[in-house]
Amino acid sequence: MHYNKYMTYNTRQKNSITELISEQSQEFSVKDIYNELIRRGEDLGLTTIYRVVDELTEAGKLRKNVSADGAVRYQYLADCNHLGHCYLKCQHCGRLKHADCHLVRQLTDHVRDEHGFQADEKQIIINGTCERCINEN
Amino acid sequence: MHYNKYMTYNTRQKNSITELISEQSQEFSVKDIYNELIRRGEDLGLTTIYRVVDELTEAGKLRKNVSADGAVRYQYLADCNHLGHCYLKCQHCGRLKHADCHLVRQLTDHVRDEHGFQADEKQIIINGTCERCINEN
DNA sequence: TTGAAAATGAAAACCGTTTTCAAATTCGGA
DNA sequence: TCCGAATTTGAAAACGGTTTTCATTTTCAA
Repeated sequence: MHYNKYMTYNTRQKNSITELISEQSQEFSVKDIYNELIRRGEDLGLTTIYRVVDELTEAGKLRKNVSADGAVRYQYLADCNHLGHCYLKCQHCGRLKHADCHLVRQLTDHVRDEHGFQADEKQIIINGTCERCINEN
Repeated sequence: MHYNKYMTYNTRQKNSITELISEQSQEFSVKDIYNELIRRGEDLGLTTIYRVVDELTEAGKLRKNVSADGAVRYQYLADCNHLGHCYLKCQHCGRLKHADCHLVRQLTDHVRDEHGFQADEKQIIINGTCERCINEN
């Protein structure tokens, strides 16, 4: 993870926070990160985590998700700059899967031609239930 | 608009609120409704609007949207219970269009078969820019 | 008309997030 | 290595939207 202009100096706190975040494969809240770092014996403030998370979101490293009940959670993102991409968001466990397929491309073309709507391919979200949660229930 | 079990009595306030809401073709906030009703000379409290909006959301009459900056807005919804349906959400003006096409159905089938993901067709959201906003800019 | 149930709304509480600001830290250059 | 300007930190206060509280008012069936 590299720092942008707002991340000029390296500090113990930033290193701990960014390291923990880059290990996350599921959505997490600011409080989750805080609690885990405190549990590990780190000494830092909630405010610092808010700042680092904002900067990583700004830099495109995190996706910010606000659910219907107002809870704010973040997802650590790999780079997905190509076309034909969408997100599959599981409403049970909160996992965000990336999926690529030509059908997404077809759909966005169609929506542009027939509905006059220019889709942002980084913002296509299909909500539902993931394989794991289907099997567990 | 009809009331559910939490809407036992008819009142002046509920009638004003539900009438104004059912006229809305765009996203609105609780504050928007409050301001407009006060402007029209109605006498009621913010709290009451929060309660009516919650109940209408519960009843499926409203979609609640929380944007990345935390702002909560609602959209009055027509019934859309059939398959092959998705929402086109304009990130400029906030309008939510409904679109129906067989490609949505194809995509959800594919996602189920190939990615093991069961999509909720009432929750497919394609973010982007609508025709009107494209032409205005 | 009456009264039990429901609804109202002002004020207080709530809670996640942002701002403030004095103190501590970082790190390039002397 | 030391200095000092720029940056970062975090406790506390402020903030703002939403929910809760609770005394009062309203509704409507009997």
